[in-house]
Amino acid sequence: MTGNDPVYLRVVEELRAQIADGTLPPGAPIPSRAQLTQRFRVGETAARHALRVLAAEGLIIGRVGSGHYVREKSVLYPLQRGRHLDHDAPFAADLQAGGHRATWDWRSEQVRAGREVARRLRVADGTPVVRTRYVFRAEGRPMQLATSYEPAELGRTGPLPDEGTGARKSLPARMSAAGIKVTDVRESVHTRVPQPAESDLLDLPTGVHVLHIERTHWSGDRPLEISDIIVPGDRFRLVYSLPPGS
Amino acid sequence: MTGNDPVYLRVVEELRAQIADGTLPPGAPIPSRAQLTQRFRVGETAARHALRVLAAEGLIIGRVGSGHYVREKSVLYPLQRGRHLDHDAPFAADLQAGGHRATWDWRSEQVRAGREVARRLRVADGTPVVRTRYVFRAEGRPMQLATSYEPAELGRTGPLPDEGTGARKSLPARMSAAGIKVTDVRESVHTRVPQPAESDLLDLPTGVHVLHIERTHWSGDRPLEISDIIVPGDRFRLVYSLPPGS
DNA sequence: CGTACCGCCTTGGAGTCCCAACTTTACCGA
DNA sequence: TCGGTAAAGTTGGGACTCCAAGGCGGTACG
Repeated sequence: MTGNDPVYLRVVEELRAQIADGTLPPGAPIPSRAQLTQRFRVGETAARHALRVLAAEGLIIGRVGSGHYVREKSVLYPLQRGRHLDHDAPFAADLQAGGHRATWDWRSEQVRAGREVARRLRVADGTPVVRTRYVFRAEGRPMQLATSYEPAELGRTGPLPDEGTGARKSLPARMSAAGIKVTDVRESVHTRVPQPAESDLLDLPTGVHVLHIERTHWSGDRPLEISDIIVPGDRFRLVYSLPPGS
Repeated sequence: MTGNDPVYLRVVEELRAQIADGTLPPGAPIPSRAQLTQRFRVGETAARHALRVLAAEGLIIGRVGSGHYVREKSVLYPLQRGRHLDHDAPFAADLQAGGHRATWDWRSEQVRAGREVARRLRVADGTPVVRTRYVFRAEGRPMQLATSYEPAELGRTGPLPDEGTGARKSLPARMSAAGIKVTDVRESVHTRVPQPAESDLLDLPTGVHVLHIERTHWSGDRPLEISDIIVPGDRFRLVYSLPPGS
């Protein structure tokens, strides 16, 4: 079994074990490529490949010019679901509850719905929609991206958002002002590789996936708003409660 | 910006674009290493690196001896939360609802709680617990792993599970028989790189992350059972409903 | 007609070199 | 003591090369 494994796996397993048992504690430097080739008597390719695998697993991080280091195991911020979430700041409350100051900026503009957006909002292709993009920051780092779409028709029930003040009312508030009741909020969550733009904005190391939360605010069977919420998979966990049944 | 990028990125972006716009439809063969080196006039390293990146992103899959192919975009099975889930077959119902026949096998044994299990069950290290491991299959593929732990003390309120029949009663049923009421079920979800054993059992291609669902059945502030549910991140999405608020 | 086999191609593992960009450190001079 | 600089070490991109294992198609043989 472990006789004719690829050589680089030997290195990976050895280092992984040392990280697991604390021989290499968080922050500790990993032997360099040159050192690994000597100690394990393997070629540079194997040493390099081993480091790349461990980096992809999120166990170590490489710094150009300096070395590879054991990654501090990042705290997984809870993303509490199952209670109402502030429309304009989906996770700000969570972060602030954790003692962090969260800030965000956002920008709205009117665009025409593409295929996907039209399908999810159940409107025709090309229907005017208001798109709002949010970037959330906490601890000085970008933590979350969000993009929401609502039919421009509905957006008009309130004033178009004003970037300066951030004073736009939340969607449920605006809807209820217009006599529309939000009857359900549904979310669909999956994990995927970040798109280049997302890696950029969230400052993601390679190998980190994102949690993609697709949220829909419903009024009966009519979608009022859809949101795509993107968070780094290595910094957040979803937490929710299920009603116990028989 | 796009002037002095790494060479391999040019190849990655070109191929990614062709996959996105349908020039390379799902199942289509990707040019081989040799062909890429010629067409893009790059070295083999760059061609190889580009293919590895695309494979890690889950866009293509490599088959030894045959070639690289555009991956069929996998259906994301919904994992419905927010209603009661059958203890012994967490997701079987979901899969069957989708028209798939789900099967599973499981095995129970009594072990002593390690640090993590003890912490989560709020018992002392070394406390006897019943560990049950499940492997779920659907469409002939392993789809889900689950491991549950309950204090042996509680497990004794019902007969120890019998692998042959699968006739063990669900946890809530056994608990209510013992006069204990499940008051809450909480889950915490995060995404991470699969452990080697998980990759193996779930037959995961490299680059695919898993969704790790940690579930706790509570009776007041006393944990009755903890479960770790592992599903491939590229085949499932979590779906749930939030109660709309003000 | 069916099957076994051979040769070509492809992936993935591995080794060796080279180089640019960057960090860290040590040293030297003011 | 302090600041600047140079040297050494490290990552990440890249080019070549060799090889084993495995898929695939065509051919030849029974």
